Parts: sequence; structure tokens; C-alpha cells
Amino acid sequence: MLDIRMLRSDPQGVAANLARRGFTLDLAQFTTLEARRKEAQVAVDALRNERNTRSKAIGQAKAKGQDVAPLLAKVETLGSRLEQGEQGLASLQSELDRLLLDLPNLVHESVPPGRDASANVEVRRHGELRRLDFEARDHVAIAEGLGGLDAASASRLSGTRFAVLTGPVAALHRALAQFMLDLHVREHGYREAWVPYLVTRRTLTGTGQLPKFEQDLFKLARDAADGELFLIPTAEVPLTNLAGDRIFEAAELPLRLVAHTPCFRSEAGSYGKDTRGLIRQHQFDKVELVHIVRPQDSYAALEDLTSHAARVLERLELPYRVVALCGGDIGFASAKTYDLEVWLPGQAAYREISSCSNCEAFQARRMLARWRNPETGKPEPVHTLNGSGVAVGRALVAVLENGQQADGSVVVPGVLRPYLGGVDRLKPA
RNA sequence: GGAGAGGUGGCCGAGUGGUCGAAGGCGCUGGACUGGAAUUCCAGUAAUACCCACAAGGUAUUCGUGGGUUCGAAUCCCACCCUCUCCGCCA
Repeated sequence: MLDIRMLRSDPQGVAANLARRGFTLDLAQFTTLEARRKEAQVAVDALRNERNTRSKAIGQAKAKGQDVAPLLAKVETLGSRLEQGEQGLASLQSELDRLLLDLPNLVHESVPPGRDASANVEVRRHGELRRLDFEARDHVAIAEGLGGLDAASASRLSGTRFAVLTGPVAALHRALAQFMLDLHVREHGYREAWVPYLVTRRTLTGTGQLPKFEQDLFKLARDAADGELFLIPTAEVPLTNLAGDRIFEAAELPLRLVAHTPCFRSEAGSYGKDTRGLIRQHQFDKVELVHIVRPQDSYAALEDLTSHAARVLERLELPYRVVALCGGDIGFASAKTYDLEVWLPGQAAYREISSCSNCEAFQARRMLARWRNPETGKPEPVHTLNGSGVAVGRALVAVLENGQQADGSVVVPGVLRPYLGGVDRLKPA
């Protein structure tokens, strides 16, 4: 959520910034609505003030044993006038809230211009691409060769965009998640968290998935509307919301959290995209990193966070590049995002494996995540960041494709071997 | 799932219709005292929104949430949520 004060004081500036991400802000609608809201609120406050003072007078008169009938006559119509005003105010307020909740975050000044992914800017590359003396196979062929991917069973059980992993491939998947968690906890100073995979509408509103992107989520109906729960699309949701409705002392920050969770996405609107293999699934595992920081620290934290995610790929000996997303490609809640793209020999392309974002105060305002600024003594929104560290399914794809050998076997990166009982190579079944 | 108890400010805890945003205590902050500290004493100590210059000042809202009764609700009524205890079930 944007700071409504900024919207009031500099609407043109806000509109210009949002235009950089291709979003058109209807200024006229906002100003009209806001003016009507202000008028209604002032009127309602005045009516309530009148009610309070008159009621107090009645109480005092009663205490003195005076006749209160004339006083009561004066408040006769007050109740209905107040009720009418309150209803009007409430409907204006909810209209305004909805408008505000649907506005994306402002983008940082350093975000490159552009309308779509083609305008993203490569920041750096890391790692040598292996030169293969045989034709590269994709992860589906490799995993099936290892006897570890059962697409037929998955579609029989659950339909499209699901996978069943077995044997050494399932173990490799588990090893990857374990390795990532350990790296972030032991070397990068994160606190491990285990969190709910089902969350409420309110929680998803806090991080920005709702109200706008409900079609991307899996919802569990249950009986009543207030009992509804959603499967998390990323651990960013529960992790970041841990800071919601809290006021941190300065000394408590920064907070660095890591969790390994499954993620569930409906992938509505991605029909025909990445239909083969594990790249785009309704269910996938991810190790997620979240920072809760003081505002003045958030851009340094974004660099740290990105380097922590990159470290995973470096230790796995996977070539990757870092890309700064342009205004048109950046996410709803983010002010600035770096994507990490890993090299996939099977596709001869770099593919996204991590996305690291600084959401500044956007999520914090939605969920009321604050800290007490010692300089002002007041509670102020914190800044929140999140990044994949990294997507486990896609890391599995990358390890299989980059480690593949001519004979169909796969070399296991050294850092994963301790998690696999010392096995250094997966061999075809 | 059944029975019972309970949800008040950062924490504990009083408060059953009027001057209650709410006693008292703890904690915290500032001051006095001290060479320094402890003790003691004094004072202060919520959030949000609005008016306004995001100042001062003022107004409104907030005692789990939502609704109702009333001129007036922390206090009365209804529904829901959550927590705790016991029983059942279960990983």
C-alpha cells in the first residue's frame, strides 16, 4: 500500500512513477473520492462530538437530580443522522481502501525503464558454461533415465503440472533443500522458521497477493466465508507476516528469516507455457529468505539478500546471471527486484531460479509492521524484503542438466554429497 | 467433538450503565538525590484517523471481532473468533 499522504500531497508524482511500470492511476477518481471521504468524516466526527457532549450533560443533570426530559429532546434526531452519516462514510472508506489496495508499489529510481522482460538489464554473470561433447538432454530425459521422474503417475493422481519424484531424484531434491537451509542458517545468519502452509485472506492481503491476484491462488472453501483458507504461493507470505501488527525496537532489527516450504500456484493464464517437466508446477518447494529491516538499511539488505541466494548457485557450481527487472516486469509489491537466472543446458537458456525484492514499506503498511524510530520516538513502517534462496524444483532441474554426462549419469555437486550418503554420481537405472 | 473458565494499555491486573482511554502495580523515559550506582522521591509514559504546516492545539475511534439495546456501553443482550483446563479422538 502506498502512503496515502504522498498520494494527497504529490498525486502527479505518484502517477508518473506508476506509469514507469505501465500502470495508469486514475487521479480524478482518487481526488474526488478522497475529498468526499474527508467531508463525510469531518461531518460524522462533529455529530459524534455533539452526541458525546450532550450525553455527558445528561449524566451530570441526572446526578444532580434535575429533569433530563428537555435534554433528551435535543438528541432525538441525532441517532438517525449519525447512523446515516456513518453508513455513507463506511462505504466511501471501503471504496477508497479497495482503490488503495489495488495500487502497486512505487519503483525505485534505479529500476531500468521498459515494458516487459526483454528490457531487463543484466547486472553480472558468474560461472563458466560447460562445453558438452554430446547433445545436451533436458532434465525430463535425464530424470527419466535415472528412473526418478514419473509424470504419468502424477497426472493420473492430480492432473497437469504435478510431478512424482522417486528414488535418487527424490533424494537429490531433499538434499538440495537441506543444503540451502543449512547454508543460510549457518553461514548467512538466518533464523530458521517452520510456518503454516494455509493462511487467511488477511495474511495474503498483508503481502499484496490479495485482493488483486486471487485467481493465482488455491483456495480451500470449508463451510463459511470467514473460514476460508488459502494455500501459500510462497513462504514470503507467512514469513513476512510474522512482522505484522508489531512494533519492533530498533535493536531487534534486522530480522533475517528462512523457511523451506511447498508453494502452490494455480498458474492461471500460463497455459501452454513450460508444459514439459518441472519448471512450472502447481506445487513446488522453495527455500525462502525474508529480511525485516530499518528503512535506511533496505537497499544494502537487498544486495546482501541477492548475494545469499547467489551463494547457493555458486556452491552448487551452477552458472548464473543476475538481472535487474525493468519497470514493466517488476512485481506488484516490489520497489526493486533482481532475478537470478541459472543456465540450463537442456534449454540453452538462462531461466529464473530466484527473485529478490525490496518491498520497502509497501507490505509493512498493509500489515502494520513497524519499528520505533529512536529519532522521532514514533512507530514507523519497517522495510521488508524477500527472495528465493532458491527454488528447489528449479535447482533440481539445473543440477541434473548441468551435471549430466554422456552415459546418462549425473555428477552430484560436492556440497550435496554429505546429504546423499557420500554418493557422487547418480547412475541410470 | 463434549464440558468448563477466560480474552482490558508493553506486561500484570482493577473496573457491572454516565465525569473511564480506563485505578493500582511492573517495565520504560526524564528529573531530583549520589563521586558513581542501588535505594528513595517527583514527573511522564498507547495506537489510528481527521482538522491543521505530518508543529502546538483540538476532535473522533479503539477494553478479542462483529452486530444489538440505550441519550450514553469496558460494563447489558446476541453471534462469531481465539486462549486455557478436563474428557474424547489423533500424528
